[in-house]
Amino acid sequence: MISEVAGQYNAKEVEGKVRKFWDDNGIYIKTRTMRSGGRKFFFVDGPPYTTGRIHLGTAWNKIIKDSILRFKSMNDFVIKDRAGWDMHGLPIEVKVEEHLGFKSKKDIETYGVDRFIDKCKEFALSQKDQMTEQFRTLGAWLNWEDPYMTLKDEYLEAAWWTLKRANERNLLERGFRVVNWCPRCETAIADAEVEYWEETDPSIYVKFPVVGQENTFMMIWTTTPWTIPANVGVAVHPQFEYSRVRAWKDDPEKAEILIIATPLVESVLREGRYRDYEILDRFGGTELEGLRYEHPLVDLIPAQRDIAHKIYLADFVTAENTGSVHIAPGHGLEDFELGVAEDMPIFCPVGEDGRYTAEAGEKYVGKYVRSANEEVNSDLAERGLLLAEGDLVHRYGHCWRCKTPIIYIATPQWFLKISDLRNDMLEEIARVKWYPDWAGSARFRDWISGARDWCISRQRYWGIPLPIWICGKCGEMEVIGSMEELNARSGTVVEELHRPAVDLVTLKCPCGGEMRRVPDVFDVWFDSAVASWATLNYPRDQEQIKEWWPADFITEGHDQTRGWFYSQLGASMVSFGVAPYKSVLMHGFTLDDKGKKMSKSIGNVVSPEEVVSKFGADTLRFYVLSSNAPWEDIHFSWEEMANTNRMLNILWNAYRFPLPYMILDRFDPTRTTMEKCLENLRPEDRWILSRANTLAAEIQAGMDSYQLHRATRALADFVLEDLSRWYIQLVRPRTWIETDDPDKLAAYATIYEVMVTLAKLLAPFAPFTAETIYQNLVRSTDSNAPESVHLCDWHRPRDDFIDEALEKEMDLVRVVVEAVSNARQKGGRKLRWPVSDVVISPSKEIPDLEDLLGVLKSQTNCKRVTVMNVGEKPPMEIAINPVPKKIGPVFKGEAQKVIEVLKEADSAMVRAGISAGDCVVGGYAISPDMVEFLEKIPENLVAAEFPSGWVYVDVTLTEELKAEGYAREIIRRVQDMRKELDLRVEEKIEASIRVEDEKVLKLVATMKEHIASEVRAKHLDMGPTLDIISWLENLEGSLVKDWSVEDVSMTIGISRGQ
RNA sequence: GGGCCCGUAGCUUAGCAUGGUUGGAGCGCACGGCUGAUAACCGUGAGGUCACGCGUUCGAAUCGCGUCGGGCCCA
Repeated sequence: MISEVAGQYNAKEVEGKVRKFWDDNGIYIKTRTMRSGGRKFFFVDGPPYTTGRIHLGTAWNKIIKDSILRFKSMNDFVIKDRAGWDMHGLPIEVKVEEHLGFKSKKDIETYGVDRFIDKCKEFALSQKDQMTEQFRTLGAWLNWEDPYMTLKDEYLEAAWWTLKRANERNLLERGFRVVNWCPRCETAIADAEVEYWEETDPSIYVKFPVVGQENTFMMIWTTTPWTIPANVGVAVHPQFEYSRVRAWKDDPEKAEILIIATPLVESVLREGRYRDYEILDRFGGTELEGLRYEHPLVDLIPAQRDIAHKIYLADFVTAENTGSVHIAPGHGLEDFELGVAEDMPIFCPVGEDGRYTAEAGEKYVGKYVRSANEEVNSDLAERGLLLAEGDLVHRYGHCWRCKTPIIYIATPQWFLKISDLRNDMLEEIARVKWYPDWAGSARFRDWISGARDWCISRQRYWGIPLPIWICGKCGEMEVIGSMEELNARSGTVVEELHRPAVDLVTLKCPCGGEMRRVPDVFDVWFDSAVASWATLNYPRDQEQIKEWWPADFITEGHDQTRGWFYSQLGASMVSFGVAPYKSVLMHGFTLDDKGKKMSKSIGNVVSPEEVVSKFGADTLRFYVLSSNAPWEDIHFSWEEMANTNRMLNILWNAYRFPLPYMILDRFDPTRTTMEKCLENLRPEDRWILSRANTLAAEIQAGMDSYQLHRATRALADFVLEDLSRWYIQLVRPRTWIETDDPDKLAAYATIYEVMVTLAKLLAPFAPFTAETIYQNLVRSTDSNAPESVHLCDWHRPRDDFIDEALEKEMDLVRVVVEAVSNARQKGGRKLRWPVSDVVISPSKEIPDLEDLLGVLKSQTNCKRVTVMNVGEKPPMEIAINPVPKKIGPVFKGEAQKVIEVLKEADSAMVRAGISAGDCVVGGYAISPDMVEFLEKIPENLVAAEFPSGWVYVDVTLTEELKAEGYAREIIRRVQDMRKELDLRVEEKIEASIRVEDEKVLKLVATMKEHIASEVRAKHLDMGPTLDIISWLENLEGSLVKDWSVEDVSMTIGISRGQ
């Protein structure tokens, strides 16, 4: 049996019950197993990093995924949906270090790498568990029982296998490169891990003495004085013009000769506070090539003595500062590239801890570079080589985890030669379907076009160890692809593949030497890069990949363009030579209501838990899905969240409204089926059925193009506009019919059909609410029905129910009803009071309203509706408007009188006279130009416009209409009192009504039976005195109230029938 | 500094690829109405430099260029 539902929508209660129902009955597993014969849909979850707390963006991400997967499942797809967790890397190391109070890598070594790794693992696993709970609260259905985890041995093997493939394909390379380096974490960090913000740094102009030209200097500028000790060259632009300038301060005799880009001469000299100057000569940058200079601190840094310092040409030089760039190939990316191309020595006298090494000379050794800036500056100044010194605020990179300013140093690292694959990648992504299109065709394309080799090594602990072993004797290298291979090759058995266990494994080199693993671990981005095959347990499991790979669909935020979309593509190109996904939906970010990014420091962060506790998961889900196109950023708004909640509440009210009547009438949907009621459907029933099926088609279309906002907005519109605002209003009187009327049953069957359909359409988006409705309406009446709405098939639009013409007609009815309501308001006639006539006067062709005249009449509360032909109007009154300008000159002094007379005259007669050419009014001969005739709407009519015409409402009250009006006023008040007494819908009452006004009493008396039946009164008495009520006063369960109805006072008394 | 995206009422937004009669909604506000969905529901009204500027065009929210603001990414 269907149960009655009391009270407003209570998300907490609904969701709690549903979650328990799902858990107790294993509904999720059933959805995934029941479709085993269906088409395959391989979804790869972009693994969130195990931070312990989800935020609104990750919530949105999983909600999108869940809605799509639920939809796909209902459409008979068998789905692969392992949830994923990204669990390695520096963020967790840093957290554990903080927890243990560590300051540097040495602390870790002292503590013990094995213990440290255990802590990291423990930490990651507990964070994962916490987050799983949070995602589950949202109703996100992924395979949480068996997620892929980047810290599992089988996962590590997927990464190992991939690297082995890279090596086989000659795409793995060891190289000395300049990398972003965190001197605290003592590791290379990826470009993506560099966070930029403003930092104040020194800004210095330095004079490099030119060899063999006395008192002549190359001018350079830098914000990193600490890199000067590593300087080996200067770059100038081949197309710029440079000047040799003779400049002096006080004494022209003590002038110096400086080489500066011509347009920058004045600004540089201003920096150096020179008083005057003369230009000696000008020349192109190419003429400077090869010019030699002396390192400014050569006396302090012995290693610099053996380096030949020269001028080089480079296109990256900009016309800023001095127009010449100081080149330290050990400390800059461009510097390094130029250095390699020009065969400069790659001099990097800075260690991994960010301190100068012995190569920097006795004075600097052991000093932390960023703190050495001042010392370098003063050393330059002492030698008279510091032209100017100041401060500059600019954006500088920092380690994303520990916030330490990064430095660039040249170190040996391992690289994947992605740049070799650039063109193949471009070809592959063109084959991928992108939503929106520009995510692939513009954004991702641009990114790949600039693809550089990928530095995959990190000098850390908590990560996938690089499976590279190198012979200490001959330098031979070997890449191991799996645990099994390692055991076989080494003759030992490793317990797990993490450090430090794997570090202890040595291999025998064919040369007889011992091979040891390189100490590095993988860049954590490499972990998730192999997710699409690691989630299938490849290479351990050789079967699944054949069945499923590549992924049918992935979706992540737009930051993943250069992140996971890219890393996966790169790894897949290396391994398989094709893209690992067929379609990608790029979604946006969740920003605050002003469009600013949510951040702890601004204090504008909204957490998913907060939203769920206020409004529930379904509201959050529906909100994030409907508020924007998925690829746009959400400007989070509490107001809109409340609005979405309101929509669900209205849906809830619409759902529960008919239940008491259905229960009362023992409505059984398995017996009174839709098909049996077809003949008794009213046009409005056919209309709502048509709308529901049109809606199903709209949602389908939205989902097919991943326009989740279109799907959900169509749903909300249907609920608010069609169902609540319209159909429920139309159907109400029918639920009040007492007998077993086929018309009532047709209404029940229709509501039932619509609500069940709606539950299915809602299931992917608001799964809890949909389930609740479904359980009550379907499962409680039909034990053969699928156990859960999520086990149902998607509702295919029924063509036999869709009637476009009828939908158009109803659209018209609704705008006409609106217009009538507008007219009533103008005419001061409220809806309870019937009107005799509504006239529709279209200004263009409109649909035939024949079918829906009944609806129109009931909703406008009128007795008769007349539809006129296009352009036709009800007869208008004609008003005369005298034209003084014409009357004056003819009648002079009598003009005023003529005007008066005309105003009083019968307009029809005047008009007849004018058209007959002989018009005399009050003795005055009136010519046609003296009067204008204006159309005037008759007093009894009120007009209002609708988009294709006008409606005219006759608001004249007759005795019959008044009687009906008063009757409705009384009925409404009695109903109000029934409610106050908390009577059940079907309970009978005794009622007495005292109406003092004799005239009104007479009118109302004519409606006595009607009133009695509407309020379910066994007896109804009416009269002018209080006697009629008094017997009720002391009766138990009675209520007596005074009312004023349109200024007529009444007393109404009711009591429970005996 | 570069690439991509976004900027429409107080708030959230439709319309923009195929330019064309007064730019639609919802929330909020004011007024009114309905009511056995009742702490719900409906109507009317006020509220818009379509971020700004220039251009293309008979005509621009819509197309182009530039500026400003926001987001992601890069330097």
